[in-house]
Amino acid sequence: MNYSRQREEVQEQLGFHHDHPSADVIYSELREKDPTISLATVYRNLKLLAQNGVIRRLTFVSGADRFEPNINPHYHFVCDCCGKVFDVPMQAAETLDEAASKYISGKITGHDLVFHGICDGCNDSCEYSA
Amino acid sequence: MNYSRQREEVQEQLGFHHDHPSADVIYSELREKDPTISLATVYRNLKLLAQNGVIRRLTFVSGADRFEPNINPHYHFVCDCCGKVFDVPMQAAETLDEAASKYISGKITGHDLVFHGICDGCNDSCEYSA
DNA sequence: TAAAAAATGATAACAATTATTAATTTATAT
DNA sequence: ATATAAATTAATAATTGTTATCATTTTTTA
Repeated sequence: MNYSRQREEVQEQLGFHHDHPSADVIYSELREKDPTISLATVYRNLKLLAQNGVIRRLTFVSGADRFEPNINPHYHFVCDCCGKVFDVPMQAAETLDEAASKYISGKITGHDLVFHGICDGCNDSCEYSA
Repeated sequence: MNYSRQREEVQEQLGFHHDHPSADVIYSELREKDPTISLATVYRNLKLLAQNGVIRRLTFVSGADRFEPNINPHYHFVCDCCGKVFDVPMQAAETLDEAASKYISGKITGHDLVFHGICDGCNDSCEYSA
């Protein structure tokens, strides 16, 4: 990764935020300071920075949304290699909402817990890197 | 919500799955049984069924992916009204990965914990229903 | 300072999802 | 049972979010 002024701008602009903006928000804001920056450049650098662990992308799995028939509260395991999603039938940790409420100014209705890792099917033969 | 054969098919087809498919997977599978069903119908009914709590949509927030500058492990609070995302600076629950490992056949590398609810800004004036 | 590698801006292409609309199906009230 | 109203459908256009392409410019290397 070579230096680029635009990448630095993207990282700096994201750093101003405490509200987890989307790519187009960063783009709109940057256009005011740098009227020639391209939307593709913003997407490209957000992706690069996230892949290099400099920033973080928040998403459930990349690509399309998933659906499940089981509406009983339960947790999930996502394979970061193949993208498969598995149910985790462990006991829900009721105390988490209570513990979180100390840090949140708002009404908590519940939580989602997603474990990440590599599933048995993928094992160590993984080439994916979303 | 009136009865419809197609909606029943969508719900039944999702019920066969234990791997949390996307809309187009359900569509492809249904086309074999019902060659005239439309992709829009599948999307429409998955959305309706999820809104009515019959099935569940798995996503972080609807719409575009979000980004954050803070790469230190921490949790999040999502307002289901306005979609805003807040950091939750509570202590990470290390024991969760250990507890989950009993139920997962694969290598766990970590977890994401997302609290849901209504933020103070939205309070009870919420009209959103993704 | 010239050559090689990487990044950019502009835009086309692609992917995921929703909106539109005329026709059909389902429910309701005779 | 039957006419009417309401809901749903298939087909497809439109929208949104994101990535790919490519000629040009910038950064690094020699």
